[in-house]
Amino acid sequence: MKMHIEFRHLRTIRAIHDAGGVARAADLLNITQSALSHQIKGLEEQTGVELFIRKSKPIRLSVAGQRLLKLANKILPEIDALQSEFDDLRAGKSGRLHIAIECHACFEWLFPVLEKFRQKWPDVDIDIKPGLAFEALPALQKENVDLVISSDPEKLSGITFTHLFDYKSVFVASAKHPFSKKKWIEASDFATETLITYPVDRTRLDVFSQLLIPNKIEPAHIRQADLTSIILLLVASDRGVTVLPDWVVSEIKNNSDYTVKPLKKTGVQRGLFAATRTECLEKPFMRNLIDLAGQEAGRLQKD
Amino acid sequence: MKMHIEFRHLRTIRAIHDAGGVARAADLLNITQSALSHQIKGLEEQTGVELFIRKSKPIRLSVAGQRLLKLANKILPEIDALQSEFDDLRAGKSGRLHIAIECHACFEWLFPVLEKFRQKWPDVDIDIKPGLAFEALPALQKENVDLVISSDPEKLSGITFTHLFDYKSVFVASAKHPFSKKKWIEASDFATETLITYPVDRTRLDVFSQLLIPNKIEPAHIRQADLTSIILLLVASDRGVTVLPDWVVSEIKNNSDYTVKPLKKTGVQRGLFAATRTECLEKPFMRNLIDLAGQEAGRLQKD
DNA sequence: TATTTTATATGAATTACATTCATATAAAAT
DNA sequence: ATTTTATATGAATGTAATTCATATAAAATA
Repeated sequence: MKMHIEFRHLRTIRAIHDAGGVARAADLLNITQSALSHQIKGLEEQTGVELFIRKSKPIRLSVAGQRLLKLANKILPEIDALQSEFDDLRAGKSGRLHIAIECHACFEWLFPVLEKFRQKWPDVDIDIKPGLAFEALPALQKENVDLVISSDPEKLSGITFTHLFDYKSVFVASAKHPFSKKKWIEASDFATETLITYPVDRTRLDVFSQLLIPNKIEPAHIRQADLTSIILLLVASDRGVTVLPDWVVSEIKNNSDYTVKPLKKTGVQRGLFAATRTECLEKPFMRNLIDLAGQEAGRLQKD
Repeated sequence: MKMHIEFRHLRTIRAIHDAGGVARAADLLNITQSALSHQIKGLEEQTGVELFIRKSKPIRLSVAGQRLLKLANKILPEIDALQSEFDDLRAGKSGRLHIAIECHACFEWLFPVLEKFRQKWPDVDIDIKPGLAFEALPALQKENVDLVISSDPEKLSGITFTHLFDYKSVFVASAKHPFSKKKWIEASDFATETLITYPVDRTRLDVFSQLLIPNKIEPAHIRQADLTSIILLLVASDRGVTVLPDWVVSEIKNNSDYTVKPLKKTGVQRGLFAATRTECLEKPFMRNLIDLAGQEAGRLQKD
């Protein structure tokens, strides 16, 4: 014999106890007294135990009935809690925000943004996956992540790219470096240099995609470093040159150890985008994150 | 929008997670894949949140889905636990045993019985209500108590009286009392005596119902005491005489402070009965209690 | 890349089951 | 003893879950 308790039954037990009788409980539940009578009869048949003492007139809970009531009082509030959690989710107060960043240097401005965000949306589950180990955009489509920071917008079904801000990719070298006398840096200049980059595929690096690959230039050497601060350290000690977004460089612009030059006469201008599943743009917390990112970008530009 | 989660849904969520997919879960639950698909669709509509990530092929639980799974893993074992508790109840391993004793002296032999019983049936909820404040048999009918110890079996619908053992009501006085020279005590002997009794209605006392009322004799004085040991104390110090069941007296028979005599030439023989609702005799623990009571009675008789 | 295989979704029909209505029965109150 | 109040019950109704047949879409395979 399989027990077939339903939430309805738990609510019924609770109501009968609270109201003190089937008839009153029926009112409470906006249901017929008959329905309740049938219901508890069925419940007793399925559980195989007497839940009520029927010899008294407003019927009372038996030991078994009280045991069931105990369970009801434990379980029903849990469902209500879930209810309101789901309401939050629907209202966009909570949710998942797993971010993949293709652009490695983006940690720099993303962290302060996330810090603000976290305070405003404490129930959103934030995570950052350095988007190096996998293809970020397919992961976005498959809902493995919810936001991708990228410089290369594509036409992709279900994915929307929101422009965050523009930046320039600039050349950075040690102050002692001969290029410090140049007005700007050309692709050909790299042919003799050691280029220091993040350890990612070169197609994801602005120097290559915007300058070296189009001009078919190969740097003399390439050296890789994980962290922006390490890259700058290496540059300062003249172990090589690098190309970084201007917002990173703004912090060391006034530092006499470095020299900073535009790439090409015109500079290399790039955009940064937030890629999301289109439907996720509905979510308040998602829109807010993108807003915050735009604001933070504004602050960086002023420096 | 009212959420309408059912246990079915919790089982489904769990099965989908465990089996890793809807189709396999359907097997697990002995249900069609179609049914599950409809079910989770309905659940998502009612909760208003996406429970599954459908872009991957065996579908995965979303954050909300995982939250629901958490609840399922919390709640479903509770139901199972209840299930087995109810099974115990049905099997008569657990239950309620609230006892009313009309016969006041019965504490004496009932306690050791209950002690044995408690060890064998740890899940039975035992309670004793001294059956003085209320009418024990109506309370039995109304399921306020489950067992009544009584000396006066009645024909009562739904109630069965099981004979436990017979005892004699015997007269007890101080060794110095003049009646110590008598072979037996007659009703008329009480006319000059102070009678010490339990503080209950006289119709419930054997001396009255079996001897004094039929013979229309009134004792010179009546004094009441709650505890058997107090009654015996009073008797020993010659403050009065009393009538007690022989099993109580067996403990003091060899004590030179007391003299014990039969009532009337033939003695007053009475029976003790366990009254229960007839259907409760099915319950193993109830039969066992009655058995134990019989055994204990045998031990008492030998003393 | 095309194709097969596997997994999920869906509409219509069916079935199961909770609820209602009308009324019977039984306990409590008068 | 009679009225009032509380619960039970059978038949009818309505609703919602399940099945069947089939479409669709993702993953695996060639």
